[in-house]
Amino acid sequence: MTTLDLFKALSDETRLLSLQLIYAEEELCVCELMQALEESQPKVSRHLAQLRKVGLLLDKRQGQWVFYRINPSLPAWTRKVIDETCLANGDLIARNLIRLKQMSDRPNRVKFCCD
Amino acid sequence: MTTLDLFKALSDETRLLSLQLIYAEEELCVCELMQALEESQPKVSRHLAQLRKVGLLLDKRQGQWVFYRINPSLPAWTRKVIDETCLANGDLIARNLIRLKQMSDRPNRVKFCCD
DNA sequence: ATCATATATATGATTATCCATATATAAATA
DNA sequence: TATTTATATATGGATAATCATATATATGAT
Repeated sequence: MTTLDLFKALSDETRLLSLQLIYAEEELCVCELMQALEESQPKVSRHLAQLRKVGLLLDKRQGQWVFYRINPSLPAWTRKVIDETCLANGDLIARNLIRLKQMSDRPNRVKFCCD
Repeated sequence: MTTLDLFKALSDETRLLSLQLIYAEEELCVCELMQALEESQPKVSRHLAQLRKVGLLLDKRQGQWVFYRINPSLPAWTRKVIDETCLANGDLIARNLIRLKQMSDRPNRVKFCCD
């Protein structure tokens, strides 16, 4: 991932908020982000695919759901940029987190030791 | 400057390199950046105007030249993002700095105490 | 177990929108 | 006048949104 790739990935509101929400919640699936962001399924799916393609996110399928999380192997400076951005901008996702908490039928996470 | 504005500003190669070069050199004018980047005058001017408009850069006219520098009043987290980006990506502007050093007729800086 | 249906996600294909660039010109300063 | 910088307009290219559809998984009935 080039430096330019990183900032291009962060320069779209849907992608920026998705990353912040995933940062706050550890991992989220498409349908949870749809609710939190009030955006269509293809829109969310496409932007997540971009974040994954550039290397910011990893995905894993669990049953019918695909969960996205932040790639733990990012360069240190990249991780710092993400940390500072998310820590300083919690207010941006406050409403989205409320909608997420209100969501019924959130999928259950199956926890493995090393996933 | 919103968070989105920041990342949009950084998501163009000309703007990203300009910011890094200004970071490395404290301040630069349009004609110096033209040389360093090997880009046309309107292109450089336009991108600098965007960085100024969004609040990342300040400008000051000194005689016929307009010098751009990083806004010293940025929010702490924004400044950190810029610091980390520039410190971790020095290699991206190595060639540009060489071209800048080779430039003849670089304008003389007039130093004031508090500008 | 098989079949049909529902849910979750991804992806072509199309359209719309945004952004960067080039050219020309204007403005400001020396 | 020469130099430096800014801006207006037009155009091409990139990016995003949307619709329809495909794929994968889960669930329930037979």
